[in-house]
Amino acid sequence: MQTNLEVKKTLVFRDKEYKCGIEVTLAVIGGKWKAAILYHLAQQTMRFSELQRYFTNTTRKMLTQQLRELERDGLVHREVYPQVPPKVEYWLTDEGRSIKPILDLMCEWGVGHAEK
Amino acid sequence: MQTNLEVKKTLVFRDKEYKCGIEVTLAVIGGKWKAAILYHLAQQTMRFSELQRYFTNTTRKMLTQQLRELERDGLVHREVYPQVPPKVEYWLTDEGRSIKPILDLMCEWGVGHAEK
DNA sequence: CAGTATCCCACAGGATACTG
DNA sequence: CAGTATCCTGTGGGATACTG
Repeated sequence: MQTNLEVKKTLVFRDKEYKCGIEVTLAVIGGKWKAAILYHLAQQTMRFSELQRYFTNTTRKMLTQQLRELERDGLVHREVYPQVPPKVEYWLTDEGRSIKPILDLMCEWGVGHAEK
Repeated sequence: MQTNLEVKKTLVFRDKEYKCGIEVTLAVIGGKWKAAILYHLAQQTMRFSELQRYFTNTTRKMLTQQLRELERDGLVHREVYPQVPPKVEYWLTDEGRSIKPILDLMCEWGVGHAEK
């Protein structure tokens, strides 16, 4: 007996091996705030301070870190406007927008599950 | 200016507050192996040793732990057959099956993302 | 405003051994 | 077969302070 997955080849993503796409997806959006960040940016472009205003329980460091990782993974674009005071905006790339259906489903399911 | 999320009420799930459904969903399936376990059980009922055979990089302890948490969260049913040697089967509850569309999307997206 | 730089710790997850 | 029981470690994430 074997499952569908057992016949699939392993995936490689950033030098690590994954046995199925789900693991890759979790590696990308599994961070504590990442999915929520993406969900927000899916609604609109935001600058750093706006994200900070929403994620009041998060430190600047964590926000920065998670945003950089999302940028590295190609989901988020970071635009720095060379001015004083600094202005940095974040928005989703095409790749980032491609994950929106998942986020929408996750949001919906989570709301339903919490109600029980 | 505010996003859709900022006008929503917070969700409560297992005595913790969450600002959106996504966070709840991640709290449930965000464990290192949980999503993959659910994905497998969505294909078929499996006994512990079968899961172990697939998750070769996971310890018994971790498998047990994650399965118990999924059981506690109402996604997985654990059936113990009182016999020697013991036999324990796991399968998804209705609630567990309700998350399958998300898993399918995550799997698909992950495969696509890894290819780049 | 939008970040680094340090220092720190809890806890998720792992290794190994034992058991009904 | 399907687990516990112990002990241990890495690192994800936090607190605080400094900066271009």
